[in-house]
Amino acid sequence: MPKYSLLSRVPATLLQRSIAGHGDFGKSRMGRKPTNRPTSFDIAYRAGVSQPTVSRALRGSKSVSAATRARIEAIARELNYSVDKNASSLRSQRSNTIALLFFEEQAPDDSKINPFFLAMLGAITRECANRGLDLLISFQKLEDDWHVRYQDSHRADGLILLGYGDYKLYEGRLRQLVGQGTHFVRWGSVNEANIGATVGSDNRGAGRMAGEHLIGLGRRRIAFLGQADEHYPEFADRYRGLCEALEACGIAPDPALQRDVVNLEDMGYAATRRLIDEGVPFDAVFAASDTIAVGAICALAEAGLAVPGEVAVMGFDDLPAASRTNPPLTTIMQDLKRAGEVLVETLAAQIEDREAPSRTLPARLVVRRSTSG
Amino acid sequence: MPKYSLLSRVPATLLQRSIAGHGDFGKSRMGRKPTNRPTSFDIAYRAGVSQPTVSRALRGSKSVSAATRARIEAIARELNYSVDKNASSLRSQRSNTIALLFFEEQAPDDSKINPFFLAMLGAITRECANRGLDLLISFQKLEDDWHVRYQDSHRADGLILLGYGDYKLYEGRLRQLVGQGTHFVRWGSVNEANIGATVGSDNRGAGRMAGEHLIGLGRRRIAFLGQADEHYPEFADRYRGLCEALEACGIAPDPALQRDVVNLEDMGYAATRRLIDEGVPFDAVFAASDTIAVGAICALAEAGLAVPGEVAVMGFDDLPAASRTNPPLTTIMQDLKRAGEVLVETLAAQIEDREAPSRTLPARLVVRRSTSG
DNA sequence: CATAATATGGCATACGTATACGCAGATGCC
DNA sequence: GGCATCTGCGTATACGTATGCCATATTATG
Repeated sequence: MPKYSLLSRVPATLLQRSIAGHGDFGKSRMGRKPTNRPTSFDIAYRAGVSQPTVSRALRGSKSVSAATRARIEAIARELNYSVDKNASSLRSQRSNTIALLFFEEQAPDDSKINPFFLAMLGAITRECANRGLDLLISFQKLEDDWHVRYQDSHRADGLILLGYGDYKLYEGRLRQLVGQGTHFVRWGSVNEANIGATVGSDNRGAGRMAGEHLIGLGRRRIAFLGQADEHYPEFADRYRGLCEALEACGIAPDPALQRDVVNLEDMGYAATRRLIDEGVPFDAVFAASDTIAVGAICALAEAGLAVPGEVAVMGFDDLPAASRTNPPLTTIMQDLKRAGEVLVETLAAQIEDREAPSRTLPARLVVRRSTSG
Repeated sequence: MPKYSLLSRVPATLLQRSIAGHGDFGKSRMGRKPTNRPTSFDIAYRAGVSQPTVSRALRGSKSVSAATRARIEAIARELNYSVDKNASSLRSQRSNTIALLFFEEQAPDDSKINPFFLAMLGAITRECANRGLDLLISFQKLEDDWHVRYQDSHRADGLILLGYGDYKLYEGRLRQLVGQGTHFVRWGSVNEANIGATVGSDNRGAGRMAGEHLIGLGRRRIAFLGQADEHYPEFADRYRGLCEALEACGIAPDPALQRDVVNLEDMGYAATRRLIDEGVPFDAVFAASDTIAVGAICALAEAGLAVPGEVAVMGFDDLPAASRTNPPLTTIMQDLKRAGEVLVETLAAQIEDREAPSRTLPARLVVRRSTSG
C-alpha cells in the first residue's frame, strides 16, 4: 500500500470548510460561540479523507477500507469526537430513541406511580442501552395529546405504553396511533382483538396456577379481589384462570366471592372488610395485585383472622413489598427482565419493518408464608 | 387591512419547495418514502408567507403580526403540524432535553435501583414536563463514558446526576465535565468544596432533629448506622447533626455506637446483630436510611428486643416501605417534589447562563410508632 | 495486453428549521 | 412634504450528517 502525502489527498471543498471551521481556528470563527466541538469535517481533514468517508467509516459501512477506518477511528477518539445526534437524526430520519409513556389514573400530583411499572423501568432502560437506543420518559395524564407529539416531531421512533387502569379509556388514542403509522407496543392483556402489538404475562395461566396452589392447600372458598371486566382485562384474565382451576376440581366459582377492586391498597382493605362484615365465608384471598393484597392482609389482621391459618392470601406481581408483609406474601412473579427485553425487541422489530407479533410471557409462583405458614 | 390574493404574496422560492415537496403531492415526491409529514414550508405556502415567518410565528417572536400569527397557527393545527425536533435542535443548537443519569453501585443485573431516587424520578419528570423539557434517562455503571456522550453529541443540554454511593469514585469525572463545559447538577451533600452545583436536603439539620427527637424521648445511647466518612458525605452530615444534638444536651457521642454501613438492608441487619452480640448497650438506633432501618428492625425483632420499648428506631428518606414496617418507622421525610423542582430549575438556570448556586432543602420529621409507640 | 469487474472514496445534495440582515411600507414629527 | 423610525416580513444561509451517484485506481479475466 502506497504512502500518501496527506495534504495532496485532501479534497478541495473540505479544506475550506475544515480550516475555516475548526481545523486551525481560522478567523472566520471569530464572531461565533467558542464551542469548538469537532465535526466530521475536522476528522476528515485530519485523516485526509472526505467528510462522507468519515461518516461511512464510523457507521461501519463496508465500502471503506480497514486501514482508513482505523485511521479515522483513532483520530475521532483523539479529538473526543462524537456524532451530532440532531444532525444525524435529521438526515437519516431516525432518532434511535424510543419514548416510554406511563399512564396515570389519578391526578399526577403525587409520585403515586404503579410500583410494578417502576420496576419494569429498570429492565427497559437496560435493554435500550444494550441496543444503543436512547430512552425518553414521560408520565401522561389521559387528556394529554401525547399521541401526536412524539413520533410526529421525530423525537422518537416508537412508543412503549405502560399503564394499568382502564384500557377502554384510551382505546381511541391507540386507533389514532395506528392511523398515523406510529410504532408502539403496550404492556397488558394479550388478546386477538387488541389494537397494535401487546406484550403481557400469561395472566390466565398464572391465575390457574394460583388457584391450583390454594386448592392444593385445601382451600375451597377463594375470594378474588380485582375488577374482572373488560375495563381491566389483565385482572379479568387472572380471575378466569382461577375459575378454571376451581372448575377443574369440581368447585363452582361463587360470584359473591369476586369483588371489583381497582389497584389500590385502600380498595383491597375496604373490600376485605366488606367480605368479613357481610359474613360471606372464605378461606383464601387471591388478590389481583400485591398492592391489593397488602390492604387485604391489613384488614384481616385487624379483624383478628390468622393468615394463613384461617385465611390464606396471595398477591400478584412480586413487588419488593411482597416479601416484607407480615407474613410474607405468596405471589405470582412476572419476569420483569424478560418483559423489558421483549417490549423493546418488539418495538424495534416494528420500527425496522420486521414482523412484530404480540407475545405472552410465562409467570412463576412464589410461595411464601401467607399461604403455607 | 387589505385583502391579499394569496398566491400573489407567496415568495418565489417557497412555491417551488412546497409545491414540489408536499403541497399537492407533485411527482418529485415519487421515489421517496410516503411520509408526507407537513413541514414549515407547507404551512408557509398555505398561509401565503415565507417559511421563516412560520418559524417566527410558532416560536412566539414579536416581529410577526397578530393576524399573521393566528392564521399560521390555525393552519398548523389543521395540518397537524409539529416542529421537527431534530431540525430545530440542529439549527438552534439547543435540544430542550435533559438527561437523568442514575449511578449504580452494584452490578446492574437486577433492578436494584435505590427506591429513593426512583421516587424522585416522578418529581423530576413532572417538572420537566412543566417546562417543556424532554427527559432522557439512563442507568450508569461507573465505568461508562457517560460523561462524554450526552452533551457532546447534543442529545441533551445538561445532566442531572443521581447516585448514592461513594462520591469520591466519580469525582474525576465531574472535574472532566466541568472542564468540557457540560452543564450538570447533582443530588447530594451540599458543601462549599463541591464540584459543580449540588442540591440536597439539610442532612445535618435533619440529623440534629432526629437526635433531639430521640433525646426528647429519654434516649441517651443512640447508635448511628451509616458510613460517616468523606465517601458518603450525606451520611456523614446526618451523623454530625446527631452528634451536635447530643453535645447540646451534654452527652458525649460514643464512637462505639457509630457503625459504617452502606445503603443495604442486609448491612443494616448485620450491623445491628453485631451491636447486640458485642453487648454494647444502646436504647435507640438512628439509621442513615430507611433501607438500613428495615434491616435493623429485623435484627432487633429476631433478638427479641422490643421496638420502641427497649430500642427506638429511626430511619431517613420516608420511603413507602417505612410506613409498612412493624412497627411503622419514624423517619425524616425529604421533600421529593421540591427536590425535583429545584434540581431542574438549577440545571435550567445553568443552561440559560443564569446564576445557579447550590441549594439546601429543609427536611421534616415524621413520627411513627417505632419511636413513640 | 485489452477489457471487465471490484473496491474505495469523492461530489453534490437533502434533511427541516432558525436567525442575521435588509428592504418596503407605514407612521410620526417638524 | 421630507426625513427618521418602526413594523413586518422576505432572502440567504448555516446547523452537521448521511447517502445516491459517479470517478478513479486496482485487480481479475480472457
